[in-house]
Amino acid sequence: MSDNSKSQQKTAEKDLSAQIAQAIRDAILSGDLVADDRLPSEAELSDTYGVSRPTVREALKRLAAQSLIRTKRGASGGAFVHRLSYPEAYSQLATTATLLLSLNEVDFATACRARFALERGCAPLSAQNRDVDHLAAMRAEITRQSQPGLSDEAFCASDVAFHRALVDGASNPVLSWHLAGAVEGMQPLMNMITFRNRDRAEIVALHIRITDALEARDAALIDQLLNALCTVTLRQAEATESLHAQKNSGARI
Amino acid sequence: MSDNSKSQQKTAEKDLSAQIAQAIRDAILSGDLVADDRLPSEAELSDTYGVSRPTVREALKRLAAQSLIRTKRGASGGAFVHRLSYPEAYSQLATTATLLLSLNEVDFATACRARFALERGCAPLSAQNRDVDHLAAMRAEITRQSQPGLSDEAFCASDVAFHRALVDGASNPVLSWHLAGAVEGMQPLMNMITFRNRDRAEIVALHIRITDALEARDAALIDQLLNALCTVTLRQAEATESLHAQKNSGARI
DNA sequence: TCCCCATAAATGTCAGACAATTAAATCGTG
DNA sequence: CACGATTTAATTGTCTGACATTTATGGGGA
Repeated sequence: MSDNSKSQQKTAEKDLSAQIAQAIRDAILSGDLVADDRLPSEAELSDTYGVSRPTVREALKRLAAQSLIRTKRGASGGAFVHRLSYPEAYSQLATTATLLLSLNEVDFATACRARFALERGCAPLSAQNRDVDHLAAMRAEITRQSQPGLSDEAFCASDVAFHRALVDGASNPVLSWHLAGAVEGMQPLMNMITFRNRDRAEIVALHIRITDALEARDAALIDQLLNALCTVTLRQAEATESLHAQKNSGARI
Repeated sequence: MSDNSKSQQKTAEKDLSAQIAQAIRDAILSGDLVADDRLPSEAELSDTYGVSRPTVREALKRLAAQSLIRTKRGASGGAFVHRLSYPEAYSQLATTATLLLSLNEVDFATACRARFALERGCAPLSAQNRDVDHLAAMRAEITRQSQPGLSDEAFCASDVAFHRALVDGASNPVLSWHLAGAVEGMQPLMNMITFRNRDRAEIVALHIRITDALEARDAALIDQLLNALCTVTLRQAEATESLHAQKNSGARI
């Protein structure tokens, strides 16, 4: 099933631009090149590797797509090792997560359980480190969610913001990064769910209790409430799915 | 809109290849293009977007670097929307995580706490869904870790395999993906730690207790033991760090 | 002194050509 | 007619050379 694939044993079988990109990538990840270091110019690289400039450029574009480098035009310009910012890392993660879920037939339940499992892992740290600002942000989102006539999309966005504030309470940027990616990645799946008023009320009620539990720093209760929220969300998804199933019989290939 | 040559701050007038890559990326992520769909040939794309073939190629290389497409040469070849496999997604995540940690001065403690927080989130699901195979894999790694004379690197590798089996017990590939990336990303930081024999024994003892708790499906105990393991690891890192600090004061090559 | 402009260096873009690869069509032979 | 070998066409991979655009730098004149 998950053996070591033999597709990586020879480095000479791929494109030249892929090989060059890999060489530079290794240099960056191993620490030979550090942030803000300037790479040789395209002309120098093409000379070094014995390839033409377009080939070097393709390699550099590969690296740029992974946010490993950034380029600047003009004199004293060139390619520089890029210090990956959290927003960029978050965007990368979200893209990969979205792709993984949408192109791999990952069902909503699996993604949802994973997301809540990760979030429950944050709960103890969040209970310990949360600030009043996090509580305020969560309560603000609760107010927004309670407004009638809110579109499903806006409700989902506010829901994301609420949980994001909860996770940020852990004061661990690495944790926030993982969770943000997980949540963002399943957003396309999430947007297919319709929340009726009664369901929204149930969710908001849980949000209120979660916020109160966070204020009381009661990690166990938060864990329990997040579990309940997961169950509610799964039930919602199931209801929406059966609704779609009974309405149309074949809309996906 | 007549001449918008200077009012380009909103649309982010980047490189042509970046714009084209973004357009195709949006088409893929939005579902307009699904897995195994064939993109137009480079010649057709260059005609469609009104740019030259090298520019189109740079755009395609950007997408290939993100594993959104794969290319095949020859007749009936071309660029195809790629179905991202879990190993590839895991590799992408690991690259981003490594970059994020190494170039952003994320200290070991933060990364370590994040990793164990995520893993503790998996514990309940793992206790529920674990199979005998997972237990067997974990016990096999424990045996390996107990061998004397094991290098630090090999010990770390076995430790990773142990925790991977634990997480896989949740039977949730999305969860496994996140954890694998988190663990792999902090591997460079982890490899700087030296484990003395006494510390290894302590870790192995915890591993044994965790495995037993998993067999008994005692999620609460697993949670507690993982917490202890996190504490031990943090203490180890601190000890190693102070050792390095007292040994050399400047040079590090 | 300060502003303007020429210069140089670097990336961005284009055009055309050839090489390499691969599937499919064609052809020749039994 | 059947089947294998060969040719053909389509497509990506690579090279060469050129020009356009951007930007820091330095020099010259009011």
